[in-house]
Amino acid sequence: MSQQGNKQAKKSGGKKGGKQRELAIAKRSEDYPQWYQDVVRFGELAEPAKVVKGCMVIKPHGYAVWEKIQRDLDGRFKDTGHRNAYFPLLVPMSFITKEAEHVEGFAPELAVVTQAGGVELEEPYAIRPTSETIIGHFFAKWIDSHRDLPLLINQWANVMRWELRTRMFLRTTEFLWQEGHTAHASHDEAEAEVLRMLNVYGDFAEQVLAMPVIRGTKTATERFAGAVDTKCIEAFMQDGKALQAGTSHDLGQNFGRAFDVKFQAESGELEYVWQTSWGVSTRLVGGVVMTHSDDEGLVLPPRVAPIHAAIIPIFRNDEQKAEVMVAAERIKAALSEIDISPPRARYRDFLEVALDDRDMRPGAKFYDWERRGVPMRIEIGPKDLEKGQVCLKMRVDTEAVSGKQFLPEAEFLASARQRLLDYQDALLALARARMAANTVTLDTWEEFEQTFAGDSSKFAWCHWDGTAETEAAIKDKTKVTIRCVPLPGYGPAPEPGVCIYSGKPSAQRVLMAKAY
RNA sequence: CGGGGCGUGGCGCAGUCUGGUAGCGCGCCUGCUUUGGGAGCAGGAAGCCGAAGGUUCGAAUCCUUUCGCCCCGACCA
Repeated sequence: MSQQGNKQAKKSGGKKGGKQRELAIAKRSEDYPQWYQDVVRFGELAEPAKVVKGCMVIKPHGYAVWEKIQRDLDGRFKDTGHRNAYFPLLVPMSFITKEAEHVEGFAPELAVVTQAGGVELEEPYAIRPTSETIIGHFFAKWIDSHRDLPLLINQWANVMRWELRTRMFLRTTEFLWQEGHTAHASHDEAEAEVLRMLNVYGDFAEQVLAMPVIRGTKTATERFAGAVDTKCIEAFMQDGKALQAGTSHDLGQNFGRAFDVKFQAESGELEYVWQTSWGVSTRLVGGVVMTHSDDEGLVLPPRVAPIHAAIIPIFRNDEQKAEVMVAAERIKAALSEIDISPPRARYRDFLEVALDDRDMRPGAKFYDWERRGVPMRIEIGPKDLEKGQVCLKMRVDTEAVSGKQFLPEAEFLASARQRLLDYQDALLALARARMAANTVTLDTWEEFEQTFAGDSSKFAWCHWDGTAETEAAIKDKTKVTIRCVPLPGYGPAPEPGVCIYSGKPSAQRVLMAKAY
C-alpha cells in the first residue's frame, strides 16, 4: 500500500470513535506492514537508528525480551553440552574467500574495513556476516585427534549484513544472534547434531515463544552458502507469510577442507572434520510480534514478557488512595514471590510486577500496558477492597478466560501462577489454530494462483517435482517460495503425486508460502 | 540497487503550488480539580522546517546535491 494509503488508513482507523487517532495502531487487516511497525513502536521494542542506515536501536523493553530468549536458549545449549566462546568481529578477507560458495553467498552483503589508525590496511577485514571462516581457522588449531571431538561451541554475537531492504527485527543491517559451531568425527554424528539443534529450536519456539513452527529441510536454492544441507524452522505470521525462524546447517567437510581442519582418527588416518552450524537471531522478536499481537498492540507470552503483571490502583481521594496502595503493594509483594521457572531450567524466573502509580486515569493506563503486551492486568479499587477481591484482565481473551474477572484476593494469588502458565498455553493454541486455519493442501495451479493472488499468502502443501527450474518458475510467477520439505510429523505423510506446476512426478508435498 | 512516497518541537500533521522569517492536535513541565476503558482548566517549555550548497533584499517554500525512513521489486536471518 502506498504512503498515501497508510495515512488514510490511520486517519479513519482510530478506534473508539476515532478520537485518539494519533495513538491508534494501524489495523492488521488494513495495512499489515504499518501495523507491524506500530506494534514495535508503541510496544517500545525498538526504533530505527536513522543515523546509521538500516540499523535499529533495541529499546529496554525489546532488549529485555531478547535477554529472556538468550537466557533460555543458552541454558538449552549448556544442556546439550555446548560451551560459549567469542571470536573476533573482524575477519580477514582472505578467510571469507576460502570457501567458494560461501564467498559467493556473502560477498554482496559484506561491510569491509579497509583502513584503521589512519592508514590503509594491508589486508582488509570483513565485519563478520557469520563466523564459519574465522572459527574454521581456530578449529584447525584446536583439533588434533578424534579425542578432541566432538567440539561443541556457541557464540553470542552481533553480525552485519549489508541488506538492501530492512525492517525492524526481521532484517536489519546489524543484528544480534547466536551461532553454534561444532566439529565431529563422522558425517552421521554431524547430521545428528544438525537435527538435535533444530529440535532445540523447534521446542524453544513452541514452549517459550508459543510460536508453532514447521521443521523441515531447505531446498538446494535456499541452502546456506557453503552448507551441504540446511534444516529450518518456519513460523506462520498473521498475514499468511512464513518466517524462517532458525536454521541448522550440515557443513559437511567444506569448511574442514577450506581451513584444513584435520584430526587423526582411531585408525590413525588423518581426516577432515565434519562441521555444523546453527543460529537464531533477534528476528525471533519480530516473529513473536507477528505471531501473537493484535490491533490493540503487542502481545507477549509470559515466558518472554519482561513484565508479567501490571497493577492499576483506582481511587477517588487521598484516603482511598492510601488504602488501595497498601493493598496494591501487598499484592505486588505476594506476586513477586511466585516462581514461574520452566521445569529443569537453569535459571529462576519470578513474576515481574509493575505497580502503576502514575497520575493518569486508569483507562489510559489500561491502553498503555496493553500496547506493551503485558499478560496480566490487575485493577484494585475501593469496591474490591470492600469485597476483598481483585479485578483481573488477561491481555488476550481465550475460550476459557475472557473479559474482566473478579476473584477473592487469596484465590487470585494462589492461582496466579497457573493462570499465567495457562495463558502461555492458550497463546500457543491460538497461534496453532491460526496456522491451521490458514494451511491448505493444493493440487491445481488454478487453486495455487488464487491462494497467492495479490499480497495474500497461506501455508500450502503442494507437490513439487524437485527441480530448481520449477522452484524458480513458481517464485517468478507468484513470489511463492518453497519454505521446506517437512520432516516426518511436520507435514502430510509422503505420498506420490504430480507437481503442482509442471505436472511431473513428485515424491511428497512441500511447504510453499510467501516469506519474509 | 531500481520504481514510488515522505522528511516541519517527542508523535501525527498543516503551511510549500502563488518566497515575507512557523502553526495546530496529542504528548511533555507546573498548579488545582480529577481517577472502575484514552480527564478538565490555567500557566509554561520545546522546532536554526533532514543536511549542504545555490538563486534572492528575504527561503520551510524555488534550483542543485546529499542523507535517512516507509512501501513495492530484485538479494538475504
